[in-house]
Amino acid sequence: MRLSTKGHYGLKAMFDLAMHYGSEPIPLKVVAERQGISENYLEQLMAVLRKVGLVKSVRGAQGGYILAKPPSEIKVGDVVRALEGPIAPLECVSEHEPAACEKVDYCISRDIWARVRDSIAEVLDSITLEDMCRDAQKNQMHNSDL
Amino acid sequence: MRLSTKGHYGLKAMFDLAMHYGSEPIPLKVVAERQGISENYLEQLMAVLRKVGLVKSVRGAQGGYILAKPPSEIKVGDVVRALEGPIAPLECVSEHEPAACEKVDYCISRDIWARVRDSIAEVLDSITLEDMCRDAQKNQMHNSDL
DNA sequence: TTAAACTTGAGTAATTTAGTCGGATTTAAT
DNA sequence: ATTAAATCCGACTAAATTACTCAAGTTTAA
Repeated sequence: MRLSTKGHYGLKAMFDLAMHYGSEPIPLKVVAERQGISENYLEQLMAVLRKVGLVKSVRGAQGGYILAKPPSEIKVGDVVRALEGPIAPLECVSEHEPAACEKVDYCISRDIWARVRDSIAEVLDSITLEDMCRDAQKNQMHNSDL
Repeated sequence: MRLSTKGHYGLKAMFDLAMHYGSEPIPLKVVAERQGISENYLEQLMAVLRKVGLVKSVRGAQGGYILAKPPSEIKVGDVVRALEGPIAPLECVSEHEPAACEKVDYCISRDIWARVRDSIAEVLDSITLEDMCRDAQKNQMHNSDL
């Protein structure tokens, strides 16, 4: 039941962009340094986020990344799903096209994992990047943004 | 955010034992066949469950496994934790001795993963093997027990 | 005595993870 | 026009994890 670094780093990067929403595009290099993530690796994650339409990129000098939508319209669940795939403790209870179980009719444990899936999704979909920014300000984070 | 087959198979096996609680010990071979799990692999999982005190083994011919406690006293969370380790979407929010984050003071995303962890734990700890058996009976599972 | 069972430890192919690296392309600034 | 700052793209890889298999040993009911 572990999140990979994709979702972990990806959310950090999105939060970083959210904290600077409205200003110039932020170069990957800056985000990576600020969040302590390998620049090369983050590159891959941003490519996914761009293709999914969560961020926009500006190429060339003075370029960088910006959120494609205001922070209030981006849920944590959107970011996690983009990078980790559909929420699914098991294949057979995947949010997206659940794979058929061997037991077609009924499976006890499936119900349990479906409940786990839903409870995860409920948390992730109830928090937006704006919420994160608000909480960050409330906790008056001094040193840069993490 | 995927469960490995350890937790998946382990829970199936424990449910199988719960469905036969009170009678003779059930040989691994029977559980494995009934649940469609590799016998050799399940062997390893049962060893863990035994060391943790969730099942008892009876060696020798006519031996097998039985639950160490009544189904009402075994939570799904107990089984999952035994086989998958402490619930922890990320190391830094592990139920058991969370690893120190790089940012000692505060980390926004940590709060989120802690909430995810708690919501998973709440589901898994609210269901006992007895609950599973009751649901199984309610759904009148005809073909063996799965 | 035998066969059914658990016990233990080693080994392993396939997959996933968490990256690295090199080079191409775009564009603001000089 | 040149340069430097960026994104973009695809290939590559070491290490860890997963999901097993297998062999040999021990225990015990029949």
